Amino acid sequence: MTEKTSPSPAAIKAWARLMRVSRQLMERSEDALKDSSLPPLAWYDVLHELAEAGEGGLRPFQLIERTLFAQYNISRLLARLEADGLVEKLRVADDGRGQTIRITGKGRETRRRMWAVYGRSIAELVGARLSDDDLDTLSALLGRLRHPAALE
Amino acid sequence: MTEKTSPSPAAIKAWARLMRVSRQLMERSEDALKDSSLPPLAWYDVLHELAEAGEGGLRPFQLIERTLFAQYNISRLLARLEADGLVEKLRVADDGRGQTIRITGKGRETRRRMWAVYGRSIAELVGARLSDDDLDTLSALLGRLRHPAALE
DNA sequence: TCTATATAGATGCAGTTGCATCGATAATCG
DNA sequence: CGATTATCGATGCAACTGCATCTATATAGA
Repeated sequence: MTEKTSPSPAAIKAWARLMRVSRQLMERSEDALKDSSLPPLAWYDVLHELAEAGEGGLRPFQLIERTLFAQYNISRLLARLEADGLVEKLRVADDGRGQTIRITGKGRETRRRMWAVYGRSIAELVGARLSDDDLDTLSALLGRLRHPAALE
Repeated sequence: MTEKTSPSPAAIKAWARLMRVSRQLMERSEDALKDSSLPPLAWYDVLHELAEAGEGGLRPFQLIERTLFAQYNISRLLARLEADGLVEKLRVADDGRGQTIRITGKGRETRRRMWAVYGRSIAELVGARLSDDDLDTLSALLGRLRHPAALE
């Protein structure tokens, strides 16, 4: 197992399915959002984190940690969200470099409408295809593939 | 289970992990290729299919079916591969609209060098973290999420 | 304190993707 | 056969991504 450089057939197959299925499901849910004239999934991810963070908001670098988006990606995504009035940027007192991002009422409303569609996609695409037990098994296996391999 | 529009917590968690882990692993393997000054994963997917197809080659629409890339994506990807001398486009006799794509020797060589890096990524990122039994379980669960739910 | 280094976030530029559409050939149907 | 419709693949354009770099502020070190 140590220092192995050539993957087993089982590893190759699992990898291929992981890549293929995740891309397919992502596209499907993106399409569902588009069909409802809603913004893309990336917007949801950010709005979700900001909604959970509450009135205190989050710093952009915290969003980067949570969403795993690249720095420049967050920077421009936040610019678009701000232009749409879904978030607001607040100067932060104790660090002149930074800012705090807070979700607006309109942002919460957009997130709510996105979830109606996105949640349905999840329910249809995975919830209706695997039992909760199987889903837990899947989560556990995927959890062991995270990098760095975290605890929860 | 029928017509459910709201996903269970287990479904949400599995979905989130699937999206997050697959993106993370994809990025890691892309980075490994970049570090070796090799082309991106999408090139590998196409070269792989073409190598398996042999001398007969494949039509672009067959590549679309196999790789799930969008039509315009394949069209431009093939243009880049051809510009790099990794594939060649052949007029096909019985269909004036179409063409056949065949991998070149250089294409095979590039694919081989990519696999050395890509295969190692797979071995390290999933092969070293899950047993073959667990990998088979994972493959089976993912298989049930495919759309349309195929047989094998 | 003054300088060097590190961190937060923005941005110019080139390459890629997504969308819509187009041109060309094939297949279908009256 | 002739007209309509479908399929194959390419492409103009706008949006987005990745990379490198930049500005500004904060921190560390001599």
